[in-house]
Amino acid sequence: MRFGGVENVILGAVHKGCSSGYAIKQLVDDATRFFWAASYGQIYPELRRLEEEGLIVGSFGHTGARERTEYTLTDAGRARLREWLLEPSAAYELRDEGLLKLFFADAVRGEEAIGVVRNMRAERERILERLRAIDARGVAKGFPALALEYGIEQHEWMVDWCRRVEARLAAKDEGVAA
Amino acid sequence: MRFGGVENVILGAVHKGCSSGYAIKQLVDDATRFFWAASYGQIYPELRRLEEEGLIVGSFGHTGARERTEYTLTDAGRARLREWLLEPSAAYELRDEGLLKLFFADAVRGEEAIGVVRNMRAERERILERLRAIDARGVAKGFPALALEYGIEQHEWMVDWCRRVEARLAAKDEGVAA
DNA sequence: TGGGGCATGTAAGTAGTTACATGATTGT
DNA sequence: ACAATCATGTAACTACTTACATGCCCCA
Repeated sequence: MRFGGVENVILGAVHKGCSSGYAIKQLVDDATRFFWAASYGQIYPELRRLEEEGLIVGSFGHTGARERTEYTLTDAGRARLREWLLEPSAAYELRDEGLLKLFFADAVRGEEAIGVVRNMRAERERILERLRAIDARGVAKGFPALALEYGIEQHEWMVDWCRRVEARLAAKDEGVAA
Repeated sequence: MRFGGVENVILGAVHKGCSSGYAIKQLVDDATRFFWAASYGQIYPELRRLEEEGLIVGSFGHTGARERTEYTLTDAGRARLREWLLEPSAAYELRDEGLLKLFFADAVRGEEAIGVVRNMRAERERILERLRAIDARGVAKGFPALALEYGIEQHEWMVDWCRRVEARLAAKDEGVAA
């Protein structure tokens, strides 16, 4: 089943001006990794595949005397990107160890369950900090305002949810103890 | 790099009373798939691995005359589950095509960008409905209240966020048109 | 003169999905 | 008698990560 995972990341990144595999990887690590990761092992082979398909073209360039391949979108590539952007999305996959633990948290005692939520909050707070740091150093790195805003506000919501639940569980625990 | 993905799902599921691979897969499809998926191709081999490791034991059982293997946790298995639940989590991975599109949405015109957000909202609403359906038919299926509550409230937040952004983009569009 | 960044790549491995095969059982 | 569900599994494949190899460039 062809899923086209990296394809769209690369098309989008090249559109944004990332001309080398290295530059694409940087954009991924700085930004898209929060909702779509990619490694060199995917990027370089996929760049060649996309060139074969005629969606991008590479030309020889250089930084000083150091060689690099400079990719740009072809008309077909731009059309493909546009088409993909306008069609409804299907892929939404989450792998969240914190939630998985919350799901199984009835296997530990009440006070310990609070710890599960607290740990979950701590993770979210770490991610939130990283997102805010990106925000602080500006949109310079190519992180569009909307996607970043979404990330920050969602993590704020998550932290808040955890806090509320912690309070509820603590109240319940006291009730039991009393 | 050993990551132990399925291990914890299985340990938790068996603790919850899922005794067969089939029952585990049902719990996964009904519930954990929203934050941690698993397929038969992982579950059955992993069950044998966990038995070898002494974390679960299987015995021959039957439903009528139909054979099945009934797994239960060993003390070591219970200890491992507990240990995992109490330690801080690391894994948080998201693959969200909607957000990826939002990130690259400046490649299309303003009104079209609203469509990107609208599509994103539609997906969230679909998921939200499925979560609410689980809620309606009760916690019977083994979905603990907290994890389900989290899923529902988070998706409500997401839908709301999309709505707010749609309004903002629409206002901006009008401003440009005027 | 050496460390960090730029730049391109691949081999080996892990993780995970899909699609199929098999067959009994239960309820209608 | 038929469909749906229970139940167990695997082969082939796709996707993805990690770790490594290579070497130049720039700046302090």
